[in-house]
Amino acid sequence: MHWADVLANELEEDREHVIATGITPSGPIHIGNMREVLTADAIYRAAIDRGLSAKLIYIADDFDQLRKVYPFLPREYERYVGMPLSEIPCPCGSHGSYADHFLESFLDSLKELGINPEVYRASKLYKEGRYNEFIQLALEKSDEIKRIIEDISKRDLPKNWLPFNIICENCKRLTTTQPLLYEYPTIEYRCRCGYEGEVDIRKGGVGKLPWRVDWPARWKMLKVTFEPFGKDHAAAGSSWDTGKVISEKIFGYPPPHHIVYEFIQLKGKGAMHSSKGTAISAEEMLKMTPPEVLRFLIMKNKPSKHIDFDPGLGLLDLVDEYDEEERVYFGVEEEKRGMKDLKRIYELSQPYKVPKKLPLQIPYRHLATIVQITKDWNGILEILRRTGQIGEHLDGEDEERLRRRIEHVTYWLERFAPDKIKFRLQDSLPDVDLRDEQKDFLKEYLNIVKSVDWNAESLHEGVYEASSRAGIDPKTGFRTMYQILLNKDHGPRLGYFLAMLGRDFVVNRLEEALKAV
RNA sequence: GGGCCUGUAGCUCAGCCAGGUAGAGCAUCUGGCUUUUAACCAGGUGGUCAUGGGUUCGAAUCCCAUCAGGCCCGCCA
Repeated sequence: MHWADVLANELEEDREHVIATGITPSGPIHIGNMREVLTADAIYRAAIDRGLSAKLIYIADDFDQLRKVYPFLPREYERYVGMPLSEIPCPCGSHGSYADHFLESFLDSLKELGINPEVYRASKLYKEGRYNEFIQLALEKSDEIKRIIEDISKRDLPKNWLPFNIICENCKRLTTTQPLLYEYPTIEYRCRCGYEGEVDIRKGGVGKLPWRVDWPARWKMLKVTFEPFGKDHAAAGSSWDTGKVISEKIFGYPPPHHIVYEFIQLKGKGAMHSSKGTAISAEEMLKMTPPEVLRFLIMKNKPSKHIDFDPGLGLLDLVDEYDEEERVYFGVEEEKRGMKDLKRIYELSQPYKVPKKLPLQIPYRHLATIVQITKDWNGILEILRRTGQIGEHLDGEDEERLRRRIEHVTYWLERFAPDKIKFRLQDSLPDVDLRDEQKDFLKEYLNIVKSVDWNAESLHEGVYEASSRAGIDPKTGFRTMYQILLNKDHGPRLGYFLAMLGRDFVVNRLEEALKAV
Protein backbone atom coordinates (compact mmCIF):
# COMPACT_ATOMS: atom_id res chain seq x y z
CA MET A 1 0.00 0.00 0.00
CA HIS A 2 1.24 3.48 -0.75
CA TRP A 3 2.49 5.45 2.26
CA ALA A 4 -0.13 8.14 1.83
CA ASP A 5 -2.89 5.53 2.11
CA VAL A 6 -1.23 3.92 5.11
CA LEU A 7 -1.19 7.29 6.88
CA ALA A 8 -4.73 8.15 5.84
CA ASN A 9 -5.86 4.85 7.32
CA GLU A 10 -4.79 6.09 10.74
CA LEU A 11 -7.37 8.85 10.59
CA GLU A 12 -10.59 8.31 12.50
CA GLU A 13 -13.77 7.98 10.47
CA ASP A 14 -16.08 9.93 12.75
CA ARG A 15 -14.21 13.20 12.56
CA GLU A 16 -13.61 16.12 10.27
CA HIS A 17 -9.98 16.09 9.25
CA VAL A 18 -7.75 19.08 8.87
CA ILE A 19 -4.39 18.36 7.30
CA ALA A 20 -2.04 21.21 8.08
CA THR A 21 1.13 22.41 6.45
CA GLY A 22 3.00 25.67 6.34
CA ILE A 23 6.26 27.51 6.68
CA THR A 24 7.92 30.74 7.70
CA PRO A 25 8.32 32.94 4.63
CA SER A 26 11.62 34.45 5.71
CA GLY A 27 13.35 33.97 2.39
CA PRO A 28 13.00 32.21 -0.95
CA ILE A 29 11.01 29.13 -0.18
CA HIS A 30 13.12 26.13 -0.94
CA ILE A 31 12.44 22.65 -2.09
CA GLY A 32 12.27 21.10 1.33
CA ASN A 33 9.08 23.04 1.79
CA MET A 34 7.85 21.44 -1.39
CA ARG A 35 8.21 18.09 0.26
CA GLU A 36 6.20 19.16 3.26
CA VAL A 37 3.39 20.59 1.18
CA LEU A 38 3.29 17.69 -1.25
CA THR A 39 3.35 15.18 1.59
CA ALA A 40 0.41 16.92 3.19
CA ASP A 41 -1.41 17.04 -0.13
CA ALA A 42 -0.88 13.32 -0.69
CA ILE A 43 -2.40 12.48 2.67
CA TYR A 44 -5.24 14.89 2.04
CA ARG A 45 -6.01 13.16 -1.25
CA ALA A 46 -5.70 9.74 0.32
CA ALA A 47 -8.14 10.78 3.05
CA ILE A 48 -10.64 12.04 0.47
CA ASP A 49 -10.25 8.85 -1.54
CA ARG A 50 -11.01 6.89 1.59
CA GLY A 51 -14.27 8.76 1.85
CA LEU A 52 -13.27 10.89 4.83
CA SER A 53 -14.24 14.48 5.21
CA ALA A 54 -11.02 16.47 5.03
CA LYS A 55 -9.49 19.77 4.11
CA LEU A 56 -5.99 20.98 3.50
CA ILE A 57 -4.76 24.15 5.14
CA TYR A 58 -1.58 26.14 4.77
CA ILE A 59 -0.36 28.37 7.55
CA ALA A 60 2.14 31.07 6.74
CA ASP A 61 4.10 32.03 9.81
CA ASP A 62 4.40 35.61 8.70
CA PHE A 63 4.21 36.94 12.26
CA ASP A 64 7.60 35.43 13.05
CA GLN A 65 10.41 37.91 13.29
CA LEU A 66 13.13 38.57 10.77
CA ARG A 67 16.08 36.83 12.32
CA LYS A 68 18.94 38.50 10.55
CA VAL A 69 19.93 40.25 7.38
CA TYR A 70 20.15 37.34 4.96
CA PRO A 71 22.73 37.48 2.17
CA PHE A 72 20.03 38.20 -0.40
CA LEU A 73 18.86 41.33 1.45
CA PRO A 74 20.13 44.90 1.24
CA ARG A 75 22.03 46.04 4.30
CA GLU A 76 19.32 48.53 5.24
CA TYR A 77 17.25 45.60 6.41
CA GLU A 78 19.35 45.63 9.53
CA ARG A 79 16.78 48.00 10.99
CA TYR A 80 13.97 45.46 10.52
CA VAL A 81 15.66 42.60 12.34
CA GLY A 82 13.39 41.46 15.13
CA MET A 83 10.20 42.76 13.54
CA PRO A 84 7.42 40.45 12.32
CA LEU A 85 7.79 39.55 8.65
CA SER A 86 4.31 40.82 7.90
CA GLU A 87 5.29 44.30 9.12
CA ILE A 88 8.45 44.70 7.05
CA PRO A 89 8.38 46.34 3.63
CA CYS A 90 8.68 44.19 0.55
CA PRO A 91 12.21 43.97 -0.88
CA CYS A 92 10.98 44.54 -4.43
CA GLY A 93 8.29 47.03 -3.55
CA SER A 94 5.47 45.32 -5.40
CA HIS A 95 4.07 43.12 -2.63
CA GLY A 96 2.18 44.03 0.50
CA SER A 97 4.96 43.01 2.84
CA TYR A 98 8.24 41.18 3.16
CA ALA A 99 6.36 37.97 3.91
CA ASP A 100 4.05 38.33 0.94
CA HIS A 101 7.00 38.88 -1.35
CA PHE A 102 8.17 35.32 -0.75
CA LEU A 103 4.80 33.79 -0.08
CA GLU A 104 2.84 34.84 -3.12
CA SER A 105 4.98 33.31 -5.81
CA PHE A 106 5.22 30.14 -3.79
CA LEU A 107 1.46 29.93 -3.53
CA ASP A 108 1.27 30.34 -7.30
CA SER A 109 3.64 27.43 -7.67
CA LEU A 110 1.35 25.35 -5.52
CA LYS A 111 -1.49 25.99 -7.91
CA GLU A 112 0.57 24.65 -10.75
CA LEU A 113 1.21 21.53 -8.70
CA GLY A 114 -2.49 21.05 -8.15
CA ILE A 115 -2.39 22.00 -4.49
CA ASN A 116 -5.16 24.30 -3.39
CA PRO A 117 -5.10 24.72 0.38
CA GLU A 118 -7.01 27.17 2.51
CA VAL A 119 -4.36 29.73 3.34
CA TYR A 120 -4.04 31.29 6.79
CA ARG A 121 -1.62 34.03 7.70
CA ALA A 122 -0.48 33.98 11.30
CA SER A 123 -0.35 37.79 11.31
CA LYS A 124 -4.06 37.88 10.53
CA LEU A 125 -4.95 35.21 13.05
CA TYR A 126 -3.19 37.24 15.71
CA LYS A 127 -4.57 40.60 14.66
CA GLU A 128 -8.11 39.29 14.36
CA GLY A 129 -7.92 37.96 17.89
CA ARG A 130 -8.22 34.29 17.00
CA TYR A 131 -5.31 33.55 19.32
CA ASN A 132 -6.70 35.55 22.23
CA GLU A 133 -8.19 32.74 24.26
CA PHE A 134 -5.00 30.72 23.86
CA ILE A 135 -2.84 33.64 24.88
CA GLN A 136 -4.91 34.15 27.97
CA LEU A 137 -4.85 30.47 28.84
CA ALA A 138 -1.12 30.23 28.26
CA LEU A 139 -0.47 33.23 30.48
CA GLU A 140 -2.63 31.79 33.21
CA LYS A 141 -0.70 28.57 33.05
CA SER A 142 2.71 30.14 32.55
CA ASP A 143 4.32 28.20 35.35
CA GLU A 144 3.08 24.88 34.10
CA ILE A 145 4.17 25.62 30.54
CA LYS A 146 7.54 26.76 31.77
CA ARG A 147 7.96 23.54 33.71
CA ILE A 148 7.01 21.40 30.70
CA ILE A 149 9.46 23.15 28.43
CA GLU A 150 12.27 23.09 30.95
CA ASP A 151 11.72 19.43 31.80
CA ILE A 152 11.41 18.17 28.27
CA SER A 153 13.79 20.38 26.38
CA LYS A 154 16.33 20.54 29.19
CA ARG A 155 16.88 24.23 28.91
CA ASP A 156 16.48 26.96 31.43
CA LEU A 157 14.09 29.78 30.88
CA PRO A 158 14.57 33.22 32.43
CA LYS A 159 13.06 33.90 35.79
CA ASN A 160 10.23 36.16 34.69
CA TRP A 161 9.63 34.26 31.46
CA LEU A 162 6.12 34.41 30.04
CA PRO A 163 4.82 32.39 27.10
CA PHE A 164 4.23 35.58 25.17
CA ASN A 165 6.55 37.79 23.16
CA ILE A 166 5.41 41.38 23.19
CA ILE A 167 5.88 43.66 20.23
CA CYS A 168 7.36 46.93 21.44
CA GLU A 169 4.99 49.74 20.61
CA ASN A 170 7.88 52.03 20.00
CA CYS A 171 10.43 50.03 17.94
CA LYS A 172 8.04 47.30 16.71
CA ARG A 173 10.40 44.47 17.61
CA LEU A 174 9.35 41.14 19.04
CA THR A 175 12.70 40.15 20.36
CA THR A 176 13.80 43.02 22.53
CA THR A 177 11.00 43.23 25.07
CA GLN A 178 10.94 41.87 28.56
CA PRO A 179 7.75 41.32 30.49
CA LEU A 180 7.71 42.89 33.93
CA LEU A 181 4.30 42.09 35.26
CA TYR A 182 1.23 40.27 34.00
CA GLU A 183 -2.10 41.08 35.49
CA TYR A 184 -5.03 40.25 33.29
CA PRO A 185 -5.62 41.80 30.84
CA THR A 186 -2.36 43.74 30.67
CA ILE A 187 1.33 43.02 30.57
CA GLU A 188 3.81 45.65 31.56
CA TYR A 189 7.06 45.42 29.71
CA ARG A 190 10.32 47.12 29.05
CA CYS A 191 12.16 47.20 25.75
CA ARG A 192 15.83 47.42 25.05
CA CYS A 193 15.08 50.48 22.98
CA GLY A 194 14.33 52.24 26.25
CA TYR A 195 10.58 52.20 25.95
CA GLU A 196 8.42 51.03 28.82
CA GLY A 197 4.75 50.40 28.46
CA GLU A 198 1.91 47.96 28.77
CA VAL A 199 -0.18 46.03 26.31
CA ASP A 200 -3.73 44.73 26.54
CA ILE A 201 -3.81 41.09 25.47
CA ARG A 202 -7.47 41.36 24.52
CA LYS A 203 -6.31 43.46 21.63
CA GLY A 204 -5.02 41.22 18.84
CA GLY A 205 -1.57 41.52 17.36
CA VAL A 206 0.21 43.04 20.33
CA GLY A 207 2.52 40.08 20.55
CA LYS A 208 3.01 36.45 19.70
CA LEU A 209 3.19 33.12 21.42
CA PRO A 210 6.64 31.55 21.21
CA TRP A 211 6.84 28.75 18.68
CA ARG A 212 6.65 25.94 21.20
CA VAL A 213 3.33 27.25 22.44
CA ASP A 214 2.08 28.73 19.21
CA TRP A 215 2.18 25.39 17.44
CA PRO A 216 -0.06 23.45 19.85
CA ALA A 217 -2.36 26.47 20.17
CA ARG A 218 -3.04 26.48 16.47
CA TRP A 219 -3.74 22.74 16.45
CA LYS A 220 -6.71 23.41 18.63
CA MET A 221 -7.69 26.70 17.03
CA LEU A 222 -7.80 25.22 13.53
CA LYS A 223 -8.73 21.70 14.66
CA VAL A 224 -5.68 20.15 13.05
CA THR A 225 -5.77 16.36 12.92
CA PHE A 226 -2.75 15.63 10.78
CA GLU A 227 0.49 17.44 10.15
CA PRO A 228 3.76 16.42 8.50
CA PHE A 229 6.88 17.98 9.90
CA GLY A 230 10.60 17.81 9.35
CA LYS A 231 12.85 15.84 11.59
CA ASP A 232 14.24 18.99 13.13
CA HIS A 233 10.96 19.27 15.01
CA ALA A 234 11.12 15.64 15.99
CA ALA A 235 14.45 15.46 17.76
CA ALA A 236 14.31 14.60 21.45
CA GLY A 237 13.22 17.56 23.52
CA SER A 238 12.26 19.62 20.50
CA SER A 239 9.04 21.36 19.71
CA TRP A 240 7.06 18.22 18.94
CA ASP A 241 7.91 16.71 22.31
CA THR A 242 6.89 19.81 24.20
CA GLY A 243 4.05 20.59 21.81
CA LYS A 244 2.18 17.36 22.28
CA VAL A 245 2.28 17.73 26.05
CA ILE A 246 1.25 21.38 25.97
CA SER A 247 -1.54 20.52 23.58
CA GLU A 248 -2.99 17.91 25.92
CA LYS A 249 -2.32 19.42 29.30
CA ILE A 250 -2.73 23.12 28.65
CA PHE A 251 -5.17 23.33 25.79
CA GLY A 252 -6.92 19.99 26.26
CA TYR A 253 -6.56 18.96 22.66
CA PRO A 254 -5.17 15.65 21.38
CA PRO A 255 -2.02 16.22 19.31
CA PRO A 256 -2.49 15.54 15.61
CA HIS A 257 -1.44 12.43 13.75
CA HIS A 258 1.81 13.13 12.04
CA ILE A 259 4.64 11.96 9.87
CA VAL A 260 8.24 12.99 10.19
CA TYR A 261 9.86 13.49 6.84
CA GLU A 262 13.49 13.52 5.81
CA PHE A 263 15.07 16.43 4.05
CA ILE A 264 15.78 16.88 0.39
CA GLN A 265 19.40 17.36 -0.46
CA LEU A 266 21.05 18.60 -3.57
CA LYS A 267 22.99 15.81 -5.14
CA GLY A 268 26.64 16.12 -4.27
CA LYS A 269 26.17 19.25 -2.19
CA GLY A 270 24.64 17.99 1.00
CA ALA A 271 21.88 19.77 2.84
CA MET A 272 20.56 22.98 1.43
CA HIS A 273 20.95 26.21 3.27
CA SER A 274 19.67 29.43 1.82
CA SER A 275 22.34 31.23 3.79
CA LYS A 276 25.12 29.26 2.13
CA GLY A 277 23.75 29.74 -1.35
CA THR A 278 23.33 26.01 -1.84
CA ALA A 279 19.57 26.23 -1.90
CA ILE A 280 17.42 25.98 -4.96
CA SER A 281 14.16 27.77 -4.50
CA ALA A 282 10.90 25.95 -4.89
CA GLU A 283 10.01 28.12 -7.83
CA GLU A 284 13.22 27.33 -9.61
CA MET A 285 12.75 23.66 -9.01
CA LEU A 286 9.31 23.86 -10.49
CA LYS A 287 10.48 25.87 -13.46
CA MET A 288 12.95 23.20 -14.45
CA THR A 289 10.83 20.18 -13.54
CA PRO A 290 7.42 19.46 -15.02
CA PRO A 291 4.89 19.57 -12.16
CA GLU A 292 3.81 15.96 -12.55
CA VAL A 293 7.44 14.90 -12.37
CA LEU A 294 8.11 16.94 -9.26
CA ARG A 295 5.10 15.35 -7.60
CA PHE A 296 6.35 11.97 -8.79
CA LEU A 297 9.69 12.53 -7.05
CA ILE A 298 7.93 13.07 -3.74
CA MET A 299 5.28 10.40 -4.17
CA LYS A 300 7.62 7.60 -5.12
CA ASN A 301 9.81 8.12 -2.07
CA LYS A 302 8.58 7.33 1.38
CA PRO A 303 8.77 10.41 3.60
CA SER A 304 11.39 8.68 5.72
CA LYS A 305 13.80 8.43 2.80
CA HIS A 306 16.02 11.34 2.17
CA ILE A 307 15.95 12.51 -1.41
CA ASP A 308 18.94 13.60 -3.43
CA PHE A 309 17.72 15.98 -6.05
CA ASP A 310 20.05 16.20 -9.00
CA PRO A 311 19.44 19.37 -11.01
CA GLY A 312 21.98 18.21 -13.61
CA LEU A 313 21.68 15.19 -15.87
CA GLY A 314 19.83 13.31 -13.18
CA LEU A 315 16.79 15.42 -13.87
CA LEU A 316 16.58 13.90 -17.35
CA ASP A 317 16.57 10.45 -15.81
CA LEU A 318 13.83 11.42 -13.45
CA VAL A 319 11.64 12.61 -16.30
CA ASP A 320 12.42 9.46 -18.26
CA GLU A 321 11.46 7.37 -15.27
CA TYR A 322 8.18 9.21 -14.96
CA ASP A 323 7.45 8.72 -18.64
CA GLU A 324 8.25 5.05 -18.36
CA GLU A 325 5.84 4.56 -15.48
CA GLU A 326 3.25 6.48 -17.40
CA ARG A 327 3.55 4.07 -20.32
CA VAL A 328 3.19 1.16 -17.94
CA TYR A 329 0.17 2.79 -16.31
CA PHE A 330 -1.53 2.97 -19.67
CA GLY A 331 -0.53 -0.58 -20.51
CA VAL A 332 1.71 0.40 -23.39
CA GLU A 333 4.70 -1.16 -21.71
CA GLU A 334 5.08 -4.11 -19.39
CA GLU A 335 5.46 -3.58 -15.69
CA LYS A 336 8.86 -4.22 -14.22
CA ARG A 337 9.13 -5.94 -10.89
CA GLY A 338 10.80 -2.98 -9.21
CA MET A 339 7.79 -0.77 -9.80
CA LYS A 340 6.02 -0.61 -6.51
CA ASP A 341 2.58 0.93 -6.01
CA LEU A 342 2.93 2.12 -9.54
CA LYS A 343 -0.68 2.87 -10.18
CA ARG A 344 -1.15 4.85 -7.01
CA ILE A 345 2.09 6.77 -7.41
CA TYR A 346 1.05 7.77 -10.89
CA GLU A 347 -2.35 8.96 -9.72
CA LEU A 348 -0.88 10.96 -6.86
CA SER A 349 1.62 12.50 -9.23
CA GLN A 350 -1.06 14.18 -11.27
CA PRO A 351 -1.54 17.83 -10.41
CA TYR A 352 -5.15 17.63 -11.51
CA LYS A 353 -7.04 14.89 -13.30
CA VAL A 354 -5.51 11.62 -14.36
CA PRO A 355 -5.26 11.69 -18.17
CA LYS A 356 -7.72 9.45 -20.00
CA LYS A 357 -5.17 8.25 -22.49
CA LEU A 358 -1.41 8.10 -22.73
CA PRO A 359 -0.22 11.68 -23.15
CA LEU A 360 2.18 12.59 -25.92
CA GLN A 361 5.67 11.59 -24.88
CA ILE A 362 8.74 13.07 -26.46
CA PRO A 363 11.86 11.84 -24.68
CA TYR A 364 13.08 14.71 -22.52
CA ARG A 365 16.67 14.33 -23.73
CA HIS A 366 15.43 14.64 -27.24
CA LEU A 367 13.45 17.76 -26.41
CA ALA A 368 16.60 19.21 -24.90
CA THR A 369 18.19 18.87 -28.31
CA ILE A 370 15.23 20.17 -30.26
CA VAL A 371 14.82 23.38 -28.29
CA GLN A 372 18.47 24.12 -28.91
CA ILE A 373 17.83 24.00 -32.63
CA THR A 374 14.81 26.25 -32.53
CA LYS A 375 12.77 27.96 -29.87
CA ASP A 376 9.96 28.60 -32.28
CA TRP A 377 6.80 26.59 -31.59
CA ASN A 378 6.02 25.93 -35.24
CA GLY A 379 9.62 25.09 -35.88
CA ILE A 380 9.50 22.51 -33.13
CA LEU A 381 6.30 21.01 -34.50
CA GLU A 382 7.88 20.85 -37.93
CA ILE A 383 10.87 18.97 -36.57
CA LEU A 384 8.68 16.52 -34.70
CA ARG A 385 6.59 15.91 -37.79
CA ARG A 386 9.64 15.44 -39.96
CA THR A 387 10.94 12.77 -37.62
CA GLY A 388 7.54 11.16 -37.39
CA GLN A 389 7.15 11.73 -33.66
CA ILE A 390 3.87 13.52 -34.04
CA GLY A 391 1.23 13.40 -36.71
CA GLU A 392 -0.25 16.31 -38.61
CA HIS A 393 -2.55 17.17 -35.77
CA LEU A 394 -2.07 17.47 -32.03
CA ASP A 395 -5.06 17.40 -29.74
CA GLY A 396 -5.41 20.03 -27.05
CA GLU A 397 -4.03 17.94 -24.21
CA ASP A 398 -1.00 16.79 -26.11
CA GLU A 399 -0.27 20.30 -27.25
CA GLU A 400 -0.48 21.52 -23.68
CA ARG A 401 1.80 18.76 -22.50
CA LEU A 402 4.35 19.54 -25.17
CA ARG A 403 4.31 23.27 -24.52
CA ARG A 404 4.89 22.79 -20.82
CA ARG A 405 7.70 20.36 -21.25
CA ILE A 406 9.34 22.75 -23.68
CA GLU A 407 9.11 25.55 -21.14
CA HIS A 408 10.64 23.43 -18.44
CA VAL A 409 13.44 21.99 -20.49
CA THR A 410 14.32 25.44 -21.79
CA TYR A 411 14.60 26.83 -18.29
CA TRP A 412 16.71 23.88 -17.28
CA LEU A 413 19.06 24.38 -20.22
CA GLU A 414 19.51 28.04 -19.39
CA ARG A 415 20.16 27.61 -15.71
CA PHE A 416 21.19 24.10 -14.76
CA ALA A 417 22.21 21.91 -17.68
CA PRO A 418 25.87 20.92 -17.81
CA ASP A 419 27.82 22.62 -20.59
CA LYS A 420 28.55 19.42 -22.39
CA ILE A 421 25.00 18.97 -23.52
CA LYS A 422 24.61 22.52 -24.71
CA PHE A 423 25.17 23.57 -28.30
CA ARG A 424 24.13 26.24 -30.71
CA LEU A 425 23.27 25.55 -34.31
CA GLN A 426 25.32 28.02 -36.37
CA ASP A 427 23.15 30.13 -38.68
CA SER A 428 25.81 30.16 -41.30
CA LEU A 429 28.90 28.13 -42.00
CA PRO A 430 31.37 28.67 -39.17
CA ASP A 431 34.91 29.63 -39.98
CA VAL A 432 36.51 26.20 -39.90
CA ASP A 433 39.65 24.84 -41.42
CA LEU A 434 38.97 21.58 -43.18
CA ARG A 435 41.63 19.25 -44.47
CA ASP A 436 41.35 17.76 -47.93
CA GLU A 437 40.21 14.36 -46.74
CA GLN A 438 37.48 16.01 -44.72
CA LYS A 439 36.27 17.69 -47.88
CA ASP A 440 36.34 14.37 -49.68
CA PHE A 441 34.19 13.05 -46.92
CA LEU A 442 31.75 15.94 -47.22
CA LYS A 443 31.49 15.35 -50.94
CA GLU A 444 30.69 11.71 -50.42
CA TYR A 445 28.25 12.46 -47.67
CA LEU A 446 26.50 15.12 -49.72
CA ASN A 447 25.69 12.50 -52.32
CA ILE A 448 24.26 10.25 -49.71
CA VAL A 449 22.26 13.00 -48.06
CA LYS A 450 20.69 13.96 -51.35
CA SER A 451 19.28 10.55 -52.04
CA VAL A 452 18.97 8.70 -48.75
CA ASP A 453 15.68 7.90 -47.02
CA TRP A 454 15.22 10.77 -44.62
CA ASN A 455 15.51 9.04 -41.29
CA ALA A 456 17.93 9.03 -38.42
CA GLU A 457 19.26 5.56 -38.95
CA SER A 458 20.08 5.95 -42.62
CA LEU A 459 21.68 9.32 -42.03
CA HIS A 460 23.76 7.89 -39.27
CA GLU A 461 24.89 4.94 -41.35
CA GLY A 462 25.65 7.27 -44.20
CA VAL A 463 28.46 8.76 -42.18
CA TYR A 464 30.18 5.41 -41.97
CA GLU A 465 29.79 4.83 -45.65
CA ALA A 466 31.04 8.28 -46.65
CA SER A 467 33.95 7.96 -44.24
CA SER A 468 35.11 4.71 -45.71
CA ARG A 469 34.80 6.02 -49.25
CA ALA A 470 36.85 9.07 -48.30
CA GLY A 471 39.34 6.87 -46.53
CA ILE A 472 38.96 8.44 -43.12
CA ASP A 473 38.05 7.33 -39.66
CA PRO A 474 34.29 7.51 -39.01
CA LYS A 475 35.17 9.51 -35.93
CA THR A 476 36.61 12.22 -38.12
CA GLY A 477 33.51 12.09 -40.27
CA PHE A 478 31.30 12.77 -37.32
CA ARG A 479 33.57 15.50 -36.06
CA THR A 480 33.55 17.19 -39.45
CA MET A 481 29.78 17.37 -39.43
CA TYR A 482 29.73 18.89 -35.95
CA GLN A 483 32.31 21.43 -37.02
CA ILE A 484 30.31 22.75 -39.92
CA LEU A 485 27.02 22.72 -38.01
CA LEU A 486 27.92 23.64 -34.43
CA ASN A 487 31.51 24.80 -34.58
CA LYS A 488 32.25 22.14 -31.99
CA ASP A 489 33.88 18.71 -32.07
CA HIS A 490 30.98 16.91 -30.47
CA GLY A 491 27.26 17.11 -30.58
CA PRO A 492 23.97 15.28 -30.27
CA ARG A 493 23.58 11.92 -31.93
CA LEU A 494 24.06 12.86 -35.52
CA GLY A 495 21.39 10.83 -37.27
CA TYR A 496 18.59 12.24 -35.16
CA PHE A 497 20.08 15.66 -35.29
CA LEU A 498 20.27 15.79 -39.08
CA ALA A 499 16.84 14.25 -39.42
CA MET A 500 15.50 17.13 -37.37
CA LEU A 501 17.30 19.76 -39.40
CA GLY A 502 15.75 18.66 -42.66
CA ARG A 503 17.25 17.83 -45.99
CA ASP A 504 17.36 21.32 -47.48
CA PHE A 505 19.27 22.75 -44.58
CA VAL A 506 21.79 19.94 -44.49
CA VAL A 507 22.37 19.94 -48.25
CA ASN A 508 22.89 23.70 -48.19
CA ARG A 509 25.34 23.59 -45.37
CA LEU A 510 27.32 20.81 -47.00
CA GLU A 511 27.48 22.70 -50.27
CA GLU A 512 28.59 25.86 -48.53
CA ALA A 513 31.30 24.00 -46.71
CA LEU A 514 32.55 22.52 -49.98
CA LYS A 515 32.61 25.92 -51.67
CA ALA A 516 34.64 27.53 -48.90
CA VAL A 517 38.36 27.20 -49.34
C1' G B 1 25.13 13.57 25.04
C1' G B 2 20.07 12.71 22.90
C1' G B 3 16.59 11.73 18.70
C1' C B 4 15.13 9.99 13.99
C1' C B 5 16.33 7.62 9.51
C1' U B 6 19.26 4.31 6.61
C1' G B 7 22.23 -0.44 5.97
C1' U B 8 19.54 -5.82 0.38
C1' A B 9 24.17 -7.71 -6.20
C1' G B 10 30.41 -3.89 -7.86
C1' C B 11 27.02 0.98 -7.86
C1' U B 12 21.87 3.29 -7.20
C1' C B 13 17.81 1.36 -5.09
C1' A B 14 12.66 -1.65 -4.81
C1' G B 15 10.66 -5.44 -1.70
C1' C B 16 9.63 -4.57 5.00
C1' C B 17 3.69 -1.26 7.42
C1' A B 18 -0.64 -7.07 6.00
C1' G B 19 6.05 -13.05 7.43
C1' G B 20 5.52 -17.83 2.70
C1' U B 21 11.65 -20.08 -2.50
C1' A B 22 15.70 -12.62 -3.30
C1' G B 23 14.10 -8.21 -7.48
C1' A B 24 15.05 -3.83 -11.05
C1' G B 25 18.30 -0.32 -13.43
C1' C B 26 23.38 0.62 -14.24
C1' A B 27 28.17 -1.89 -14.38
C1' U B 28 30.38 -6.58 -15.88
C1' C B 29 30.54 -11.05 -19.19
C1' U B 30 28.80 -13.59 -23.99
C1' G B 31 26.63 -13.02 -28.89
C1' G B 32 24.68 -9.46 -32.63
C1' C B 33 25.29 -4.29 -34.33
C1' U B 34 31.32 -0.52 -38.37
C1' U B 35 32.27 4.49 -31.56
C1' U B 36 28.18 9.87 -30.65
C1' U B 37 25.75 14.70 -25.71
C1' A B 38 25.01 8.28 -20.07
C1' A B 39 24.08 3.99 -27.84
C1' C B 40 20.83 -0.37 -29.31
C1' C B 41 19.06 -5.79 -29.36
C1' A B 42 19.34 -10.93 -27.16
C1' G B 43 21.24 -13.76 -23.18
C1' G B 44 24.38 -14.83 -18.79
C1' U B 45 27.23 -13.97 -14.11
C1' G B 46 26.44 -11.79 -9.56
C1' G B 47 23.54 -11.25 -2.70
C1' U B 48 24.56 -16.45 4.15
C1' C B 49 19.31 -9.13 2.77
C1' A B 50 25.20 -4.95 8.30
C1' U B 51 26.14 -8.38 12.80
C1' G B 52 24.32 -11.37 16.98
C1' G B 53 20.19 -13.23 19.43
C1' G B 54 14.73 -13.99 19.95
C1' U B 55 9.40 -15.04 18.23
C1' U B 56 7.53 -18.49 14.38
C1' C B 57 6.20 -24.55 10.97
C1' G B 58 8.58 -20.52 8.20
C1' A B 59 11.99 -13.95 9.00
C1' A B 60 15.12 -9.30 4.29
C1' U B 61 10.14 -8.48 6.56
C1' C B 62 8.13 -8.76 13.55
C1' C B 63 11.03 -8.05 18.60
C1' C B 64 15.76 -7.03 21.37
C1' A B 65 20.91 -5.85 21.33
C1' U B 66 25.33 -4.39 18.73
C1' C B 67 28.05 -2.04 14.74
C1' A B 68 28.42 1.48 10.69
C1' G B 69 26.70 5.83 7.92
C1' G B 70 23.50 10.20 7.27
C1' C B 71 20.73 14.07 9.17
C1' C B 72 18.63 16.77 13.20
C1' C B 73 18.61 18.82 18.37
C1' G B 74 17.49 28.41 19.84
C1' C B 75 14.22 29.90 15.34
C1' C B 76 13.80 27.41 10.58
C1' A B 77 11.51 21.54 6.26
